[in-house]
Amino acid sequence: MSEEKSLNFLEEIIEKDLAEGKYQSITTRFPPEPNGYLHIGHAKSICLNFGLTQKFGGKTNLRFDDTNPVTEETEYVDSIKEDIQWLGFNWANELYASDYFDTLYEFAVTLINKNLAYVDDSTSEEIAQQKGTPTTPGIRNKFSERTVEENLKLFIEMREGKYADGEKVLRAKIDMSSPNMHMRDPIIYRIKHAAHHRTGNKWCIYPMYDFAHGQSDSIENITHSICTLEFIPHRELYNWLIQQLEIFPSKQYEFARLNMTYTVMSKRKLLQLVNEKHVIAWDDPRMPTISGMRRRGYGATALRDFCDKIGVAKRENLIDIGLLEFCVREELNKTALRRMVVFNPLKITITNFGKEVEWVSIEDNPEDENTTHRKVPFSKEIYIEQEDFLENPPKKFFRLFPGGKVRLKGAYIIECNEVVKDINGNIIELKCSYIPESKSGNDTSGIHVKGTLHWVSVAHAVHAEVKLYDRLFHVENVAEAEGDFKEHINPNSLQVLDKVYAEPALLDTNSNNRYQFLRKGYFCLDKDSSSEKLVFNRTVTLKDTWAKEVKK
RNA sequence: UGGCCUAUAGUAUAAUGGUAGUACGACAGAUUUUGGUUCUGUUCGUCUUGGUUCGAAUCCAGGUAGGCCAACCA
Repeated sequence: MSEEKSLNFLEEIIEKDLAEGKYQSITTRFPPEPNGYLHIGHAKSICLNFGLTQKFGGKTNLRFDDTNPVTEETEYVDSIKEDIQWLGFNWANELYASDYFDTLYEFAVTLINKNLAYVDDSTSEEIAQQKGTPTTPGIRNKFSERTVEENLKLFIEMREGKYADGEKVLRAKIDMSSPNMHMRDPIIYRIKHAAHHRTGNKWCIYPMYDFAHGQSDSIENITHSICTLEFIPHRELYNWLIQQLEIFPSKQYEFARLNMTYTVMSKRKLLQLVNEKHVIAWDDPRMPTISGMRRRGYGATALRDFCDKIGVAKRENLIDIGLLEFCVREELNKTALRRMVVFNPLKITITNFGKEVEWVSIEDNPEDENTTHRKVPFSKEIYIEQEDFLENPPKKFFRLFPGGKVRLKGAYIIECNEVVKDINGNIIELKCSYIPESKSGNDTSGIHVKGTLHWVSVAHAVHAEVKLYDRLFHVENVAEAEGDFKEHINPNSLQVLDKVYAEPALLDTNSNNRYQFLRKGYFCLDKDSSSEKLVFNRTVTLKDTWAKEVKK
């Protein structure tokens, strides 16, 4: 019963902290900047932060890191909240770094009073130049010698709007020769005369990340502040500021961000794909965004399962997107309703079938012991898939060929008697006979066939549109590939079949349902679907060992 | 080339000084009214050189390789 699962390095740290009584309970936070939609990489962080407090007890805050008014919008705030909830997590508190602007301002004043911060009038170029390089120390300019009183006065004037953007900044006074570039008197406040999505025009100075994030963590009593590897150099500054301010000592820990094959995972690049219309929107089913995956039909369970499987460590990684697809299939196999849909029809006339229609009962999901069934109309004229018939079959071909027999799923075994062609020699119809004793469920014919095909009655077929998606990029490691990432976009990532033929049961559909189109893949109803026009997205294909066999 | 981080099958992740294991993939077979699912088996690994130790993936030292850091972004 007790399946012992080993702990990742963060779980070990927490277990130790708790065992030693360092904390009674832990608090984590998920801190997105509301400047874009969440992607699967964020899902990893969400599952980590919320998962940790679920496992060890404690709470997780949702905190928007909204310290840069020019990139942030309420639209993004809303989408982020929706995505986290959809993933199945509930935050303890919904918080905003902008709620702390007054406190942060006081923190800055404290630093000035301790002569640990100064107002600098240099241009950004001058500041960059004076900073030195990793191998040469930086130099301090004359502004660093300003008195506490002068700094206080200037900082107040900055807040009052007396200066234009870029005219002055507030810098922490630390160490211009530190081997860590972030310690070389980092800028902690800058002037931006811009409206903020929450505070409006109340402020014209805004704290930088380094003067907001750790302080917000501290204000919220975050015990374990978990971020990605590229923030490692910030940790020294994070700790320095907390120490000088004498506030709650949150601790920062870093893990490796998620990279996946055949996709990009940076907000900047995803924004570009949207803005330059390579995809239709942030929730385009080809996007690695949570909303895109949701629209494509990926389940929240599958995403959480994926995040669990990939683990957490500090080593750079490139996860095979096939693992995500495995998780998606695993969930859908158990839950998706089976339906029959023919994409490229080939008409079959069953010459010896006398009845107008016979309704056969087929299970909705054979994986479910308590499966329901639906009725499917069987008649004299049906469609099968063109690729399921070959006039000259290769060996090991289990499907239909002249003189061959197959079962029609849930119905009868048929035999192909005649191939009808047009004047150009194209196959346009097959004449078959059915075996009346072979009815599914009470087969007394004694005939065994290797192949079972999906099919749709011509007279009862429902029309629909289907969108087939493929990976957005055709190189495995997009970030490493030569040239601009957009050169590697797969031009055939979307294929639209505007008319496919479906069994009528697909009509009574509700958008929560997930389907497996038999032998075709998993599909879901798209949000653009209407009663006039059904539109389905292919979530993921089925594994296809026959296609692999043919390739050989 | 200053500092920091990392290195285990194809990919990811365990083994916390004592039998290198798991998942995905690949390959082979069984089952199957989906060439799906399920089941079974096979394949493949500790970056390198030294050292400590009865014993090293693990500890130490040197090398090598990859990544990060010089935004008024986060």
